[in-house]
Amino acid sequence: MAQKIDPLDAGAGTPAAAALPTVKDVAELAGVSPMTVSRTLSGGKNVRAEVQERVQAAIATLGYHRNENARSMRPGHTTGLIGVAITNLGNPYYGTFALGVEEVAAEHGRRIILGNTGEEPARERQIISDFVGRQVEGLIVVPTGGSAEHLRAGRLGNIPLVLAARTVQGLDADTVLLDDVLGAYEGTKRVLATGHTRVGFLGNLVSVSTAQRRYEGFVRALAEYGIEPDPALIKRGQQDVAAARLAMQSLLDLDDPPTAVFSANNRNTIGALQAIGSRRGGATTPPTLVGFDDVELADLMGVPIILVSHDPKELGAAAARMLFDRLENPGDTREARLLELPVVVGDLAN
Amino acid sequence: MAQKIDPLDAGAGTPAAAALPTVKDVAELAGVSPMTVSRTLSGGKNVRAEVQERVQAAIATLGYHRNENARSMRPGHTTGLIGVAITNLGNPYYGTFALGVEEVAAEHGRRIILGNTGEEPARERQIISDFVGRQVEGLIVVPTGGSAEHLRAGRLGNIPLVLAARTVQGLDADTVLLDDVLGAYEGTKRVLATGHTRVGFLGNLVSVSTAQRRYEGFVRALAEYGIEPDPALIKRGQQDVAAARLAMQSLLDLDDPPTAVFSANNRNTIGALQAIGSRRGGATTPPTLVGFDDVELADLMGVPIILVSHDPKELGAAAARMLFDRLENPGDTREARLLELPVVVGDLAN
DNA sequence: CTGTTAGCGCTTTCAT
DNA sequence: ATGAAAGCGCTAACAG
Repeated sequence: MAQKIDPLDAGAGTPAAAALPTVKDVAELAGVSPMTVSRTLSGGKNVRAEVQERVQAAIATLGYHRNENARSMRPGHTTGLIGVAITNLGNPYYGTFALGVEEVAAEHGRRIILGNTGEEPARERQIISDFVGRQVEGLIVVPTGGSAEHLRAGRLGNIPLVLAARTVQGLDADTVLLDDVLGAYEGTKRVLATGHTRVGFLGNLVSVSTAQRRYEGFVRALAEYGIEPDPALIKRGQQDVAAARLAMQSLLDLDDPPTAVFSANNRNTIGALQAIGSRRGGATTPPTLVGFDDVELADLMGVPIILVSHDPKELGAAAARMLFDRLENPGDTREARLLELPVVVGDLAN
Repeated sequence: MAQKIDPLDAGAGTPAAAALPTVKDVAELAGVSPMTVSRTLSGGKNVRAEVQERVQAAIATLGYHRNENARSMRPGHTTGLIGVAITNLGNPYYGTFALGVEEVAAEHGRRIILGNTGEEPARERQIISDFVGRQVEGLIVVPTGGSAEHLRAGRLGNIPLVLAARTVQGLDADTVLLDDVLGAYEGTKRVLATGHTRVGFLGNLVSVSTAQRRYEGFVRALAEYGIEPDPALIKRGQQDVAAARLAMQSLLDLDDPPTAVFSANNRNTIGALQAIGSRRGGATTPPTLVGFDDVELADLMGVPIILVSHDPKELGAAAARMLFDRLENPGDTREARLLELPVVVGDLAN
């Protein structure tokens, strides 16, 4: 029962299952005091070898694991948990990102706890709050782009926070981004240089900072060639592959379709490729694509494409490193840092 | 310092950072007792509205979050955590799998804690042990295929366990699998029915149960057509895309290459597609592929391909449901269950 | 309506 | 080398 308010608020507080054995149980079985068990567990200093064996035997028979939660409650101890909130675990991009965080965290003896926000600010709030309640040592968040209130240092109990991939309006926090503007700019210029003048744009949610930044780079490149962005060729707000595909289809259906299209992330690139692929065999040549993010197999599809790529795992690792840098320099009061990782503009394939 | 033995064993037990505010701090600031704060936090029953406001104000100014770890220590409470151990977060397959688990877990008010085993049994052992120490309520594991000792119910303190995607030799646990044998069998038969007689095989680590099962289905289909598996066409043990690509290349380089190739998972399918793509334009027609697992864009590559597909998210969700079924029926002593999810053999594309 | 007491599992400190 | 006491943050159960 409890409060039926919010399933995610439930978290702790649900009916118990089976009582796990405790130090006390082990101690009893081994015929010693809990302290001796504890000492054995933490290296065995000041415990007779013979006694240690008895304790180990008891541990084995009971299947005892020491309760890290209780342990981390003692003064001077921490949970060893890093909270990671990402927007879409189903996107291989973020899976790989999380992997980068996980690997660096493991190097530092920490575990990650993962929450999927699904691009919903409300879920993000709950998840972050839950993480703090679970005493995470640090937070790595790919923000949904909603409000920033719940991410303020004060609200977080001063737990170190690193934003990854995206910024949040009006929030002064450590951040790792890609060089979105430059990547979009360079990629777009690549096609403009080969003579294209009608270049379309496929983008994700405008409220997301990457969408802004990549659009900015796109427009900047056009401007350099004296081209005004044509509203008819600009499709923004596609969050998933299906929407991207439809958007691309509508571009292809224009009387005067673009000869090149910039897509601002991997979801849009895949949708675009699907749209193109579904009308393969038509008389018209497909537009040249410029896609931000890497896409497995995209270069083998026979569609002319330039990828602006980077390794999301590296992004995750960089965010984690920035976090541990804070964690390992507690008293420091350096101001928030911003790191922009370079991207690579690939060659034209096909 | 502590035991330098294993970085992952560190987990809890590291030097503290900043002292988070506690109920006591809030109580003091609000001029009430900790109990009043606690009551306010859990719905406010039996607390004057006016007092509640004072408490809420104190909570806000201090940035207080209640300590869920301490909370879950009280008798009758649990952590609301489900431990999920997967083999490769970088593979979109497992990212999506984790998403399926996460969604069902969220529905049940639980959070997931994620560990990446990287196919290493040793890491799997550490991760599972850590999970148990953190008092997870349940475990969902994609086993690496190593030994099963550490997964025995006794060792786990009787925490419910569900194996997903793969089985473990000699371990009697709840398991959710795909219908690997039938899928591989049906897929292979599809190409045999169109006249192919030289069918290659690309597989992952033989120690992994899916590799066995899919190979079994493959061989069974061949047998039905009176064909002996030809060792020269069988390449097993490729764990990643790069290795799969090389294996496929060596098949293509044969004097008498296979006219069709079955690939046992998405890593192998992608590697195969890369190998084929890299020699696009050659005189020879590419072999027909039959690939187990879905692969984004694979059907648009112009290579004849049949996919044996399924939704990994559904696999994750099914595993989670099986777990919660156990959690919600504590006393039950039903024996271990095995669920085999159906797969869909797609049509030939291209 | 509000406060006090006690104890969840663990380990630091102080005996012995 | 071992144990007893105390307290980390929280909240049932019991006063009042």
